[in-house]
Amino acid sequence: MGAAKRMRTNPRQLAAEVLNGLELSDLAESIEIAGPGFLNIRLSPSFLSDQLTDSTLLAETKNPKRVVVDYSSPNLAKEMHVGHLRSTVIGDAVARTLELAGHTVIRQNHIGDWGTAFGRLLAFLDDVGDEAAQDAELSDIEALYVEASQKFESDLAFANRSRSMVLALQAHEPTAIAKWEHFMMLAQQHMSEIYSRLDISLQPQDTRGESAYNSTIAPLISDLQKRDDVLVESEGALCIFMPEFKNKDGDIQPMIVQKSDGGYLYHTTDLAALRYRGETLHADRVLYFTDARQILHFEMLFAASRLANIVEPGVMLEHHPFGKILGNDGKPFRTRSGDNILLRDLIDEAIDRATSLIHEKNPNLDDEQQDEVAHAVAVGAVKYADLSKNRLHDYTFNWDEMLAFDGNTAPYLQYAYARISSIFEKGNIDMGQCSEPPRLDTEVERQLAVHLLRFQEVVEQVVADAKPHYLCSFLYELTVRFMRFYEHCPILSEEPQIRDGRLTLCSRTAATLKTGLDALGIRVLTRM
RNA sequence: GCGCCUGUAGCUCAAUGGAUAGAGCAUUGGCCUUCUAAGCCAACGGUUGAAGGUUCGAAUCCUUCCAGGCGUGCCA
Repeated sequence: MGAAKRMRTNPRQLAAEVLNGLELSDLAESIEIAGPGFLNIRLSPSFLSDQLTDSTLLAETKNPKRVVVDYSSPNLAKEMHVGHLRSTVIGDAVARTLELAGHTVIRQNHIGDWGTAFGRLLAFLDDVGDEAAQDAELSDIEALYVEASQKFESDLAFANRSRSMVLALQAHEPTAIAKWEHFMMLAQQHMSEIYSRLDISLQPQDTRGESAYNSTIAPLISDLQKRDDVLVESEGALCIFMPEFKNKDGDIQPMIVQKSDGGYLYHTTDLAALRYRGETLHADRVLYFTDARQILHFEMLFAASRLANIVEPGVMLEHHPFGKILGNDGKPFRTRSGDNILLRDLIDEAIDRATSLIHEKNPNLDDEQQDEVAHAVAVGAVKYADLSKNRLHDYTFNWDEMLAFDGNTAPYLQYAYARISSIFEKGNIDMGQCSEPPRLDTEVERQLAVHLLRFQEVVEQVVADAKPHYLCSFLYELTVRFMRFYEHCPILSEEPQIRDGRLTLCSRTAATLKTGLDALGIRVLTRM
């Protein structure tokens, strides 16, 4: 119909012409024109069956790219909290999906590990004594920072020590750097623990924080200054003026690269990081996952990098923003006292809730199985609740809905996988050995088969748009179709040919569910 | 003020300019001596915030308005 629009003809008439020219008798059972000009092609059972006999779920891309994915990127003056959840979960799912599709993914955890907050923290660690600093637990980070901030407000001498600590860091003064490194080790341990519990694929070597660009900023600014049309001094600060960005007074809004006191801003570090990603990492695409408040920041960053040729023109720069997490009251999701919800507390609560639900639903699991199921269900539920929604919108965090185990939730998909596993276990059959062509005699089998063949296109859509909810919708719909099939078609009790064909359908469904959930960073379970 | 985003069933969410706007939850009613009932089947539920416009066709694109959120020079 798009073609009809361009050709300025009647879509139904064009459909008829196309239909006359089509020769699809080897794969289609029937073709008919419907509605305003759709061609409905009903694939023949033999074609579908042939497609499913091959166990390849999807073909890798013919055009592999080097893709830098910048996500999670917490500010580590604070313990990780719910504000870091969406970037971490969505970015990880997209990174995994890109890899699944055959692209080379370079994860970049652009953590906040530099700047004024660290001056406060390190000065505070000095005050509490080296021993206490050495012994500090990961969970102390938040408390230390809160105390340090309070002291910064109330204690002038401490505030001055904090500022001189920042200077000492920037000058790479050895004792200051040693303290900073010790602190960063704690922070990395903290991140690694959270990532591990959440099944996030980020590794310590993916961490490349703001501090990593400290030494490249001065050369960057110097290079920019060689082009007199880019950097302009204004009110003591070095700025890039781009006429498309206006401030509240209608004047051009500058992108400040160097503050009037000589300090650098997030714009500056991001420019240096972008240069590194182009020149050193040789990225074809750079993806950023941050909340929607940073839209303007990234528009300016990308525009400036084009203006100053920070990256090659062919490199695709993409900011993929997301909305807020809201509580049931429609306000930002926080504790009752108004604090950020820490991720370790969120994970603990998810596992507690999942454990009690599992205990109620299936008391026959032993303790070890129960723990495994509880973890997979809890983490899967939290991640899927986020991933299954269009990331551009705010979304409402609701424990009961994400752990309800019915509807479009992770546990529903995991349950389907467990049911399939159970069939193979009961029949003592190897899931990987199914090759009998399914007969697809019933409509529910047909519907399942047709859907399985769409996996490829859905993965490509996620790769193109960085929206994992496309994949969630696909997997949910796949599961619904499988559940119908499961309820309506007996398998193990059937005669061998029908039984084995249906086992092939089960096997392909299980493999697709596992591959798809893997791409989302969610575990499957053989029993639950 | 200007810019960006959002507004879809009671609730949580889908819908690549296409067919009668779809799911789940909730509510109501069915289905377990047979592969896990954490399931399946069915009913109920809509002026897509409002009004115009473009189009063969609009939740989707354009204009105006309403409501909410965010951003808007030295935080990130």
